[in-house]
Amino acid sequence: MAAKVDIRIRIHIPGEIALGPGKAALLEAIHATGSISAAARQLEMSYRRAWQLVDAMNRSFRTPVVATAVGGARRGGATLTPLGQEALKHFRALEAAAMKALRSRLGPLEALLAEEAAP
Amino acid sequence: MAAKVDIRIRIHIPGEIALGPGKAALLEAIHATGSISAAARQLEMSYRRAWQLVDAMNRSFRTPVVATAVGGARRGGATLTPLGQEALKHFRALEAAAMKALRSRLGPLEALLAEEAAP
DNA sequence: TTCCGCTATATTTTTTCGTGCATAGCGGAA
DNA sequence: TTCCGCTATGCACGAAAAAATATAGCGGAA
Repeated sequence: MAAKVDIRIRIHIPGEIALGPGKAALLEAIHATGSISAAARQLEMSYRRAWQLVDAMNRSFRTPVVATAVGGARRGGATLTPLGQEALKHFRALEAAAMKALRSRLGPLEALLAEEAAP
Repeated sequence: MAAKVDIRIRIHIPGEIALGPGKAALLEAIHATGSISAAARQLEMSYRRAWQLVDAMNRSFRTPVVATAVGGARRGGATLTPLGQEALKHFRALEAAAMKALRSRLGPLEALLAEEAAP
């Protein structure tokens, strides 16, 4: 069946989206690459945008989720704080739980859908 | 606790989002008001946009979800087809199932969040 | 027979969002 | 001591999305 369910979970706090699919992906990329700029390149977004997202996340949690260090090779860079790793882990768990809850209930809706969008 | 989880479920078919939160709300408004334009006013969106969403939905399902009739008072208007009512019902059920799966697992993440976005 | 509310669609304007570019400082490596 | 990659931040431009505006026909009601 061609229909595909896409769940998007977002954690809101007043005035900001604390965590969502894009920010979670960014956290993973930072964890994998060790810097905001490398993560931005990996996700094909501007450094500016990646930095803004990190900034928003750091302001949304009790303590920062990403720790940064200025300076040259090996010194500068960014890493996930323990709290950042926790937040990411819980977020992914929420996504998985939601997906699991949906898979079995999807059939009836899928049966109503067209194979593709009509012209 | 100030943190609020916002789940967004979207049903995709190739080339289009068949059904999502916005479109579900529009279907409900059409059901309640009996016309696309009244539904648009209720949701504070332009008629154009509402019509486009209806058009996209009708092209995404096997048969239309909204039936329309041109013409003046009492003659013109829009109603949900039986398939449209079915689709809406199933979609709301999916949302409820996802929310139920999440509520109990939300605590750990909420504990990490700030009360509001820092300046 | 004039009017109103509705569907239906094209065209233009505005808004929104992100990228791109520029600047500035830091600190290890060559 | 020059260079490079990184953090950090401001600002102008452009593309894409949304809204506003315009047009056209339908059909019941006043």
